[in-house]
Amino acid sequence: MIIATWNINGIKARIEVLVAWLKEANPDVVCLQEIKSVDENFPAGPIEELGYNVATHGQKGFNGVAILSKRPFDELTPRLPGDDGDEQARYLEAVISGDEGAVRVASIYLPNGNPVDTEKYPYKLAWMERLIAHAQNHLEQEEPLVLAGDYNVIPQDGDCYSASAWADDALALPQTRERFRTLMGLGFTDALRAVTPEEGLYTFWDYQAGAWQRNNGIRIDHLLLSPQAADRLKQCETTSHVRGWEKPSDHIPVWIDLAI
DNA sequence: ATGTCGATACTTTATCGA
Repeated sequence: MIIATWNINGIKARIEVLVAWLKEANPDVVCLQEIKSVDENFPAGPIEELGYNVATHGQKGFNGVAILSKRPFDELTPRLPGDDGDEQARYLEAVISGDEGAVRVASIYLPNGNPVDTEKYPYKLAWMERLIAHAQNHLEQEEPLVLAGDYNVIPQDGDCYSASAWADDALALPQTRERFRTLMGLGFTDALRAVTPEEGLYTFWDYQAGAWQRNNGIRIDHLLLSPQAADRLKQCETTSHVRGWEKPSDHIPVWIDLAI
């Protein structure tokens, strides 16, 4: 089962690129972030024509996540527990059955957190605490679990083109990395790091300052695997060529192949 | 590098978020 994650930066602006990539890669499950659309305006038609079920958890203008799946959804749960007053659409969870068992998949759009001297950074850190608590509860079930999405976290200096350029950014600050390490320490495997130690494998290049042409990228889109999912991992790849397409997202798809 | 996008609104050019 091919499971991908992709921050598409606006579904209405990206539907043609998304359809092109679905035809090329033929993934079974796709976790989308930053759909920037309410549910009723999500252009599901062209995706459904390719054989996908579509589940969305959107909001007006910003944020918003979705999951596409060729198999039906056994369960669908929007919202990250832990703060009933949080109105930002950043989390959608599904259970999907394959030929050899079921997998729980979450589409995660973790807060960016910049500028760090505003309320945005404590919101990010609190959101990460909620994710840690929720993930810990799921791990106790000892089931295949994939937490996929835009984490807005650069885990290590080797995951960005210039550590000094990102040192004071919400994506790389020590408090951010400390919470990411806490999450990983619960027992997760970073899928890409399970297949390669290679540095410079990026998932995001800014639109500004010729970042793509200069390969000034960062790795912030991750698929974290529970032990039961990691046991079934066959492959993980980034798809950097998609960043060179016409009218691209600033992020690229990252996918795993699980024996499920 | 004030460098670029996408969505929104008392819109046609600004703002915000990333």
